[in-house]
Formats: sequence, C-alpha cells, structure tokens
Amino acid sequence: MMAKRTNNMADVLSSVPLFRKVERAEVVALAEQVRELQVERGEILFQRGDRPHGFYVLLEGRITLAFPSEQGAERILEVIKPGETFGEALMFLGHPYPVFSQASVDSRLLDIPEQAINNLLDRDTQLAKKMLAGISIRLHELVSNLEACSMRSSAQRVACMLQHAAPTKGAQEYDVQLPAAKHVVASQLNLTPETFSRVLHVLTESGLIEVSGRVIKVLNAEGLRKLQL
Amino acid sequence: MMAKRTNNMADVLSSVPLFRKVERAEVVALAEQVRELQVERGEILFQRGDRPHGFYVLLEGRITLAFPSEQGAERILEVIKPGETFGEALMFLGHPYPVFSQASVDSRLLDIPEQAINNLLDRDTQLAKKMLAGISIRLHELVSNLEACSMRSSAQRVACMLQHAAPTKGAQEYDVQLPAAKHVVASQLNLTPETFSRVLHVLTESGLIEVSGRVIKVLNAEGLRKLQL
DNA sequence: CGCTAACTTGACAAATGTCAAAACATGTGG
DNA sequence: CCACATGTTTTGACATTTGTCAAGTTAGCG
Repeated sequence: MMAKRTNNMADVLSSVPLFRKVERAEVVALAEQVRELQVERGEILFQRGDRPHGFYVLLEGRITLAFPSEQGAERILEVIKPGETFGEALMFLGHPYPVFSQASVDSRLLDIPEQAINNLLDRDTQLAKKMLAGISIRLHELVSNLEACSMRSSAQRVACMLQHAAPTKGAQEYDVQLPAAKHVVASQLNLTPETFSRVLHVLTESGLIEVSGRVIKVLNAEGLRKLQL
Repeated sequence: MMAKRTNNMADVLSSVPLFRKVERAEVVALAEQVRELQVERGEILFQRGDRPHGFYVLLEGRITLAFPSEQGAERILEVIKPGETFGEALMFLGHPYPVFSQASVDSRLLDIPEQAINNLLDRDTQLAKKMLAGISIRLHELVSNLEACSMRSSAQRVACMLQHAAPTKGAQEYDVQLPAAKHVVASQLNLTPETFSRVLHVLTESGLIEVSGRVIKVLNAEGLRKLQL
C-alpha cells in the first residue's frame, strides 16, 4: 500500500518539469519525503516572516505571492501556475519569507523538504543546473518588474504588459484575455485599480485598444510600442 | 612562463569566495580559461542588450549595474564590490543584459566563460550549491528592493537604508558613511537627488539624524523604525 | 429580478519630479 | 594661502503623476 503511494508520488514528481530528467531511483527516494498539500481558495500557505523548511511545487490551482500591508492594500508580486516551483531561493538562504502566499483557487501542491533536495543536488548535477536556471528566470523577472516600477509611467507599464501578452511577436492586432480580475492585474503592475481603469480609458481614447470586460483588443501594437520610448 | 601565469591566476581564483572550496586541480583548469580585464573609471563593461558569454568576478574597484534612460537619468540597481560576482543569472538564461555595467573607479575583474563554469558545475556539487546561494541572495535583494519601491514612501526608503547601515542591530546611535555620492545613493533608492536631499532635511528637522557631508549621524534609530509602520 | 462584487468616474489631495538658481565643496595653479 | 574653476548639493517655485475617497455604474449570478 505504501509502495503504491510512493509510486504514485514518484509519477507525479516526474511530471514536474524540474524533476523530469531525474533518475527513477532518485525520484522514488524523493517521493518518500515529499508531502502533498491541499489548500482551499483564500487559504494562506505561509505568512510573511515564516521560516522556510523547503520549497513548493504547484500541481493544480493558483497561488499568489504578495507583500502584505496594514490596510489590506497588498501588492501582488507573482502568480504561480501549475508546474512551477516557489520558495527555493528563501530555502537556500534560510531567511524568513518576505511575502505571504495565498491560494486564489483551491490548489494542490507538493512540499519538498530542504534535506531531500539538498541530498539530491549532491547526486544530480543536471538538477542543480535546472534549479539555477529556474531561479535565474525568477531573478530576471524581478529585474524587469523593478525596471517597470522605476523607469516607467503607469501607461507605459500597461502598454508593456499588453505587448508581452501578444500571441506572436510583431502582431499588430490581437486579443488579450486578462488572467485575473482587473484589481489583481493592477496590483501586479503596481497600480491602483482606479489608475489602471483610467489608463485603459486613455488608451481606448487614443484608439490603441478596445476594452470589453476582461478582454482587451489591441488595435495598434506599434502605437503601444511608441509609448515606451 | 605560461604555467606561472596559470598558477597566479589559480591563486587569485581561490581567493574569491565562490571558488574557495574548489579543488586545486579544478581551479588550475579553470585558470586556463579565464581572462583578466582592466577597465578604467567610466568605462562601460557591457551595454544593455549585449549577449552574455559568461559571468564576472570583481577583484578590485567598483562596478555599477544600472538601467539606462534616454535623458541620462539612469537608475542604479546595484553596486558590485570586490569579491562579488555578477551576470551569472543572465548567462544561465542566455538572455541579453537588461542593465548596463560601468566602472565607477578603475577596476580589475575576471571574465569566466560559460563553458568553463558549466563543466565545473558537473564536477563540483558544492560549487553548484554556492552559486544557487549566491543567486538566491541576489533574488532576495531584488525582492526587498521591489518591496521598497512599491510599498514605501521616500522617507521610509531612506529610513530603511539607514537602518540597514547600522553597525549592530538595535544600536540607537551611530554614524553612517554614505558609500558614494548622494545622487548615486538617491538613484539606488529610486529617488531624485532633490527628493533625497529634502528627505534628509525633514529627518534632520525631526531630530532623528544629523547630516554633515557624506556622514549621517543617526540619533534615534527607534524613531526611524517607527516611520516604517 | 435583485444582490453582491467588480469596475468606473469625478473631485480632490498628496507625493514626487522638474527646472533653475543659489550655496557649498573641492582641487588646482599661481 | 588665495582665487578660480568645477562639480556636488541644497533650495524654491511649480508641474505632473498617482493615490484617495466617495459615489455611481455595470455585470454577473443565484
């Protein structure tokens, strides 16, 4: 029975990009040590200030990482999607989490203890490289985020986001489906919902986009790009 | 003669924290592949948009990483000090640099080619872990930076910086020597020099600090902390 | 329908940036 | 040691951007 669970878990682990190339024997050993978690919509996985004991892999659902604030005006830093991992960096450092994490829908995830991954890193250099790559991506995203915050106006940040959402690079017209409620998108762009709404209004006035609910039709990608100047 | 150079270089490499525990034979092999660079004050090491071929270790001097901007209003992201490495993350990703790097004083550094480090990572798992830790620190700093930008006012950012500069945690009175010209510090805090100056003025008025040139005397650390709320 | 939550709009306030000028340092050559 | 030239910092007046609060409006959903 236990072997069954372990085998299932090993299969699940192998389906995660990070562990795809790890040898079966290692995955099985790892499977013994991971814990599967279920969290409901709205539930907090960890609070800012908690100490990490490992890192997480999201299997299903959606987890937001955000900075808390007294008056509930949180700033959403990142939305984790299935297959992605989070919390590795803090685990390696042993620092308390600077953000809190909350499930925005019912979610299922794996909790990988530090010990387990540390052992595995000693035996699988490919895994180490993958983790290096994974953290590097995060780092790069943060740099972009910081650049957006410090070098760009609200309209430029929105334009930038719309360009990243283009289906093909260079497309002039396309539809963007916002991945979440407008106030969530606004928070990721470090804007208030009001400002976000006003920016969309202005871009509409200029004939660059059309908004209907959560779908934004980009009419003139070139025009958006020019805003960036 | 060549062996001499290699040996010297190996010694230099071993003195860098990242390579301290790497075996002598490996360090010697690495030494063959690294290049030492000299850059003069003001010289640009790489531009935003350049493709990375490896990463850098700063031996001597000071390198700033900054976002460029048309009107020269660059935003300094980070100042690299001797012993530190930079550019690893972008190397692993193969993405063009999002920042440019400039020597703020005459500097000496090592250029480690991607190949070399990749090979070494396959053989030294301790090195991999160290690099993971190094990139994690960077990531954590960026998160803090982003939090400061998006959750804190100018005065709070300055107060936060002054607290980090405390010699011992909890000290109530201490001197802070600014590490660079005020406009550089301002840029790191994502402030204009004018705003920075005004903030220092306000903090002085409130009796929290005293400013004389590049030395700031903190009179009441507790008061600074309360600003943060 | 009617309720709730999401979104928009308007009037206003606060924070920060811009530009220009003055004050202050700092180093150099006489 | 002075006087000048250069670069840095401060100050003031003002513009701009963005946030805040309150009141609508709209849109889903039971």
